Amino acid sequence: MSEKIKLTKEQVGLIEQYAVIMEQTNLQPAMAKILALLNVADVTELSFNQIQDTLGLSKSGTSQAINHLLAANRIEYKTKLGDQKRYFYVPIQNWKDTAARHFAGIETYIKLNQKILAQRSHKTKEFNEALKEMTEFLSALYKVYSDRNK
Amino acid sequence: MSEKIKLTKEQVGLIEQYAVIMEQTNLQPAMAKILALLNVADVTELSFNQIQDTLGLSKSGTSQAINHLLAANRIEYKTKLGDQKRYFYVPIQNWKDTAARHFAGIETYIKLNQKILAQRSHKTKEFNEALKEMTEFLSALYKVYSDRNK
DNA sequence: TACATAGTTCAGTATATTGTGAACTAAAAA
DNA sequence: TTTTTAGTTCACAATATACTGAACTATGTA
Repeated sequence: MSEKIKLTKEQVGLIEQYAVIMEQTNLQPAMAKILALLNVADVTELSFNQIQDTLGLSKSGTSQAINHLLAANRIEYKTKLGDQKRYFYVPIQNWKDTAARHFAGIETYIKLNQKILAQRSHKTKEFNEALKEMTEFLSALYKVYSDRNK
Repeated sequence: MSEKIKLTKEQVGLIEQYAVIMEQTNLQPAMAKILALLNVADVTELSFNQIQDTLGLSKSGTSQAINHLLAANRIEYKTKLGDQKRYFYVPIQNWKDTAARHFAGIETYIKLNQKILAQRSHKTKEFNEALKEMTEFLSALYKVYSDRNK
């Protein structure tokens, strides 16, 4: 018996839009749809079967996508006593850790640009100034993040 | 005759690091190396042959990578009178346009999350609050960008 | 023990990516 | 006109990706 969960038309629309945005960040379609579902559905913890049936994916496709998402720390699961299923959810409460990883990448990029600037010939003035401005803008963004978390 | 350009050891190291960062943003290796070279080299405008020889790429690989970068607006080229070559460069002076496109994507994501929040059941209080906090953080970043550009 | 549940793993298919070398082409130079 | 320059295009190879269905497995239930 299908365990497809009920969704309003609005929710279906939001899931589709969310999935497209996720695909644009280089996530594969099945993973994108699972993340979208877990972000939009009112039931925030869904079983393997609920995910599979609601999204119309194959069993193995669901398994592989879930394992990729688990490996990438995009989802987690919990179990319930007296129930052998796993319930998958988006650990949205950890969004600050996710942000921290993003900003660590940005910091690396900022520092590399600073090293590049430090050794560039002063003959390419316009290039250097634009690179410096851009790096300073990134630093300003970084500051917004680090100020909020100090 | 090879038109390989001269690079210091430090520059070679910076190019390699830059290329790795670019590959992590889902750019293919050849494209990543070309962008890295054009960001680090003191000569900011390089010909097809200088790029190919300096990076040790095949002719067709160079052609395809350059055309991808041109199509993605990551590089541009200029010509010089009395010289049939094209000279490729990173239009770093346009970094604000690039930032604008990034933030347009972030804005779309923020608005979608606001729509999701607006229709979520109030029963998932913790989820909703975390999603709201995250969306507000993204809005704060967005504000840094839009304040600088108003 | 037998059966159901909750998945995992594997082989295969289809398609996309990332490159290579060789042949081709258009414009300019000799 | 012939040759050189500055690339482009194509056929091919190697590898990666994104799934499917079918068989398998581990744990719990009857």
